[in-house]
Amino acid sequence: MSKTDQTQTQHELIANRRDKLNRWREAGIDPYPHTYERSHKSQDVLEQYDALEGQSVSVAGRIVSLRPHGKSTFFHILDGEGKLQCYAKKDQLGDEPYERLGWLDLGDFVGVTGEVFKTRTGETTVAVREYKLLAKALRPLPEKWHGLVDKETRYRQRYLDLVSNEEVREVFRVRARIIAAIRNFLDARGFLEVETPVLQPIYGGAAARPFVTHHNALDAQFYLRIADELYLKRLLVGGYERVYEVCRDFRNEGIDRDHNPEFTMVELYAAYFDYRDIMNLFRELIIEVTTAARGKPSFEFNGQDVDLTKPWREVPLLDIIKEKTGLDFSDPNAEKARKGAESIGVDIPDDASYGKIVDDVFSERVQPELVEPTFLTDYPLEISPLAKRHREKAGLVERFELFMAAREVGNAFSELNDPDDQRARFEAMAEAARRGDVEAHQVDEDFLTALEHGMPPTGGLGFGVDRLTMTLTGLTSIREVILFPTLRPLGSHATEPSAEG
RNA sequence: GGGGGUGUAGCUCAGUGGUAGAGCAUCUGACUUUUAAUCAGGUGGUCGAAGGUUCGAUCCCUUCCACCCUCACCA
Repeated sequence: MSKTDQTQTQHELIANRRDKLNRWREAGIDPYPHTYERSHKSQDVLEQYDALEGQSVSVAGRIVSLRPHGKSTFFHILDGEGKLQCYAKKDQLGDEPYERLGWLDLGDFVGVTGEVFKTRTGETTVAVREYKLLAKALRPLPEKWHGLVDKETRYRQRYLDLVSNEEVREVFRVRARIIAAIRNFLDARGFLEVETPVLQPIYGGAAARPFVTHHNALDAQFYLRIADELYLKRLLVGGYERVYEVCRDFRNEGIDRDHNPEFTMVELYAAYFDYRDIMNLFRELIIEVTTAARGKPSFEFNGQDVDLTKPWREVPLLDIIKEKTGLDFSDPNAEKARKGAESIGVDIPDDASYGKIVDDVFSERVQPELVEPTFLTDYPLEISPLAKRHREKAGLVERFELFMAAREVGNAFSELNDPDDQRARFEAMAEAARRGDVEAHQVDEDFLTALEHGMPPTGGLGFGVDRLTMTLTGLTSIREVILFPTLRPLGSHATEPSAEG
């Protein structure tokens, strides 16, 4: 918020705090000292009360409640792990230091040294012998009781959300545990974590519209990656047998509760694996990650407990559609498919292809019922340009998608390593692009050259960390699992005219 | 992009075609075991922005901005 946005009230609140800041300075005390040595964190004091009772501790944190009672004062500090109450008495602290307590505000950081005891009501508390202002806060924090609920402020000023809402702090701890567990799982199985370019001269590995940017010194156009797939496969050509990347991808598409323009995927590739080996690996990974995030291999979905230790179903895509709707889509005929879809009341756009019709019926009638983890297999070749042909079934590829909690949580295949077939697939996509498909792959000659040098048979997998976090935390908006979700910029930059192209 | 909703004090929210309220925060005073501390008193608002209707608009109308929900597209 700029200063011109401040109302009079806000000015006054800030002016009050600046007055207090000046009082500290006039007393010769630096309101922003460099360090503070603490002996314990709040959680240590609470958990080790029996050992610490009567002992002196030094703790530090932000003042989140402040209750002066004349010659004594209670306050809580919030540190990285939790809250701890402190109790200051004038006779114990001395007249001047006690008077300076009045120069503190909610939001200030303080360090406190004193003995641990319990109050009459049983709350573990530090009896303040000395304290030190560690950083003055010039702006007021959100209210203590209702906290901060305005979503726009929560996302734009996430730090305020984190200060006032403990459950939000916990969400991002869970997210961190999920990512750490993924790394532990893969590292333990010999996967090498790598980093590949975000700036790519040709984008690929997914069907999406990219962000376009420009490098001045090279005077060249680059795209922010939409996937890292084609780079990871180059590493398989180079001889690494197992690689993965925790990969921030960027897709220039709509924003809603399931989509943020930048999001985090994990992609992994394993030489001499096929999609069935990946299936087994992924099941183990999900169980291990879920256990790390939640303490047990299960999660809640709409009040229902989803137990991941039960057997996971595997079923071909068309079979489960038939099972849930009674419709047989085995004949790849758009007209027939349309009649079927309309017979069960699924609206189909006029220009929909066979594949699109199947997908619409699936999304509307099948996906919402896939609560227990389910591997869907046997995807059509046309929509899988990077997957290897099915070893038995014509027109299909060796691919699966994992669904659970009515959400797609992963996509994997036996990777296409025949360079001639890959070229043909790219050319088919290029043809689609010429017909107007803005998301179709570009022909990536450099990648084809890599494949022509030989890539071992490989299984690959990609899954979205944000959506996995949503599933495991039960949150329904992707913005709740991304610390700083993409929002429209405020102010003059928002209305700057942009060159259309 | 279509449809619906929201926007009032720092925060959480009421409210009305006649010039705006509460709780918390803030300020003043009282208070040495409180914890949504309590008690007494006070300050604080371009009612998202700009137009229009009206004697008069925070309220009705139009446009715009931001966010949320939903549909379409995608992971």
